[in-house]
Amino acid sequence: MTDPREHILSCACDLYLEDGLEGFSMRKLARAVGVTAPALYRHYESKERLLLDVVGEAYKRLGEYLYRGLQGRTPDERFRMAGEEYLTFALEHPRMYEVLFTLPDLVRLPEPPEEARDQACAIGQFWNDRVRECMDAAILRAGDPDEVGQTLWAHAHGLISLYLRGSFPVDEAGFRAMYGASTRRLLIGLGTPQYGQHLGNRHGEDLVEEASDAAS
Amino acid sequence: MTDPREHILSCACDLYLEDGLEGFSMRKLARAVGVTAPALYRHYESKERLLLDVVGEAYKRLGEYLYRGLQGRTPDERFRMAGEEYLTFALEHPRMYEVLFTLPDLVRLPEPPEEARDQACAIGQFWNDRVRECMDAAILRAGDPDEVGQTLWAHAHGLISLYLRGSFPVDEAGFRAMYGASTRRLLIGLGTPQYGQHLGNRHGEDLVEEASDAAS
DNA sequence: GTCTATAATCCGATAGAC
DNA sequence: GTCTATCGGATTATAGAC
Repeated sequence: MTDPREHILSCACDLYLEDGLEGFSMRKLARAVGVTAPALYRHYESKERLLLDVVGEAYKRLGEYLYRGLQGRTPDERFRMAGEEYLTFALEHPRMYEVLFTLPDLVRLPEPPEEARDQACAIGQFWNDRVRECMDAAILRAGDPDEVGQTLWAHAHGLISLYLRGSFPVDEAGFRAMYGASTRRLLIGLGTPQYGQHLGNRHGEDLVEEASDAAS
Repeated sequence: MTDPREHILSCACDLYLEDGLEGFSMRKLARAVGVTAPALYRHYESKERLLLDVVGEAYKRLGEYLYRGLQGRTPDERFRMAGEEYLTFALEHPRMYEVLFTLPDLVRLPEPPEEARDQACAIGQFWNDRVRECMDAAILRAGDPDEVGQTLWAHAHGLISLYLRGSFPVDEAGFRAMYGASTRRLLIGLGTPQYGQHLGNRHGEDLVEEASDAAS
């Protein structure tokens, strides 16, 4: 509480997550903080700058989830856990997830800060790391880890953002199943046959059998 | 020009595509149209309703691009052309593409109109049709066309939306190549071996060879 | 110097005259 | 159908209290 900026930012996150972007105003935030609106501008030069810090907080939270995935003890486990943690973050904090990818575009500053872009790149690097070690472990087929990681990330992000916008008529449990099934479908082509076998031992027997049939 | 609504909507699209959401105001729109602000409310009950019509126009434009893909003469050709037209629309009208998926969430009406959702479902149906006929033609592996279509759509949408947000450090030509390569990577698992061969004759020899090796 | 309240500006939307 | 006048609310710059 020594830093008023932190207090303001914390209240701003709460307000944003509760009321969304159109319900977010400096006056309302000031009421929540306990001061008058103009006082906020002593600590934050503009509403945009404040919202970008909200985005930064969301990135930190996502990072915590992803980092949990690193507790897995094998490349395979870390890979799967990371994918699940990414999904879990999106489902537990849907508004934060939207913030990460929509807010930076709506808030246009005179000189666009590279923070958001850098933080997005960090996610790319995280996936790159997961993919690279799975390639080294012959779980994923050899290739450019960046490219394969981008394919995986795009697939996950596309599914999640479409679901969060209501483009799929399923509930949360249904979407978790859909996410897993779609990911396994993608991994038929990206993974090595050994990994496909491993998947088959878990959930996707039918898919792997199809893959083996088609490949014979 | 007989219908003033059309004129207003046309100006609204131009204004939105030029200034974005935060630069869009009824007063500015009125200036562009050549009337005063209150006059607009004779034709559009609210700014939200007007913006939703802007979204509708963007969906129509996307539909025109997709429909062009139906000129292909084989399921395979229609499938590939549809994917390319989808990408071309996003690259030629990036702001419209963003509008389709971000604006409906920002504009919350008392009773959410099902137009946007229906139009999003129409895209899903379009992919479903493309996938189904490719399955019938043994180009894609047998399966649920809805699920496979969702995987393909999510992958394309994820790649495009991440690119439009600057998450990939590539220019437009680089992204087109990336989009194609990533799609081929996905199709290794979704397509039948025959289709992989066909792809190999076009661009992706290395990938298809890898797939054949891994499948042996 | 640091924080705060006042006031100017702009927006969406409405009411009533022409 | 359109304009003038206006309300309520929001952001932001300016000037004043501690």
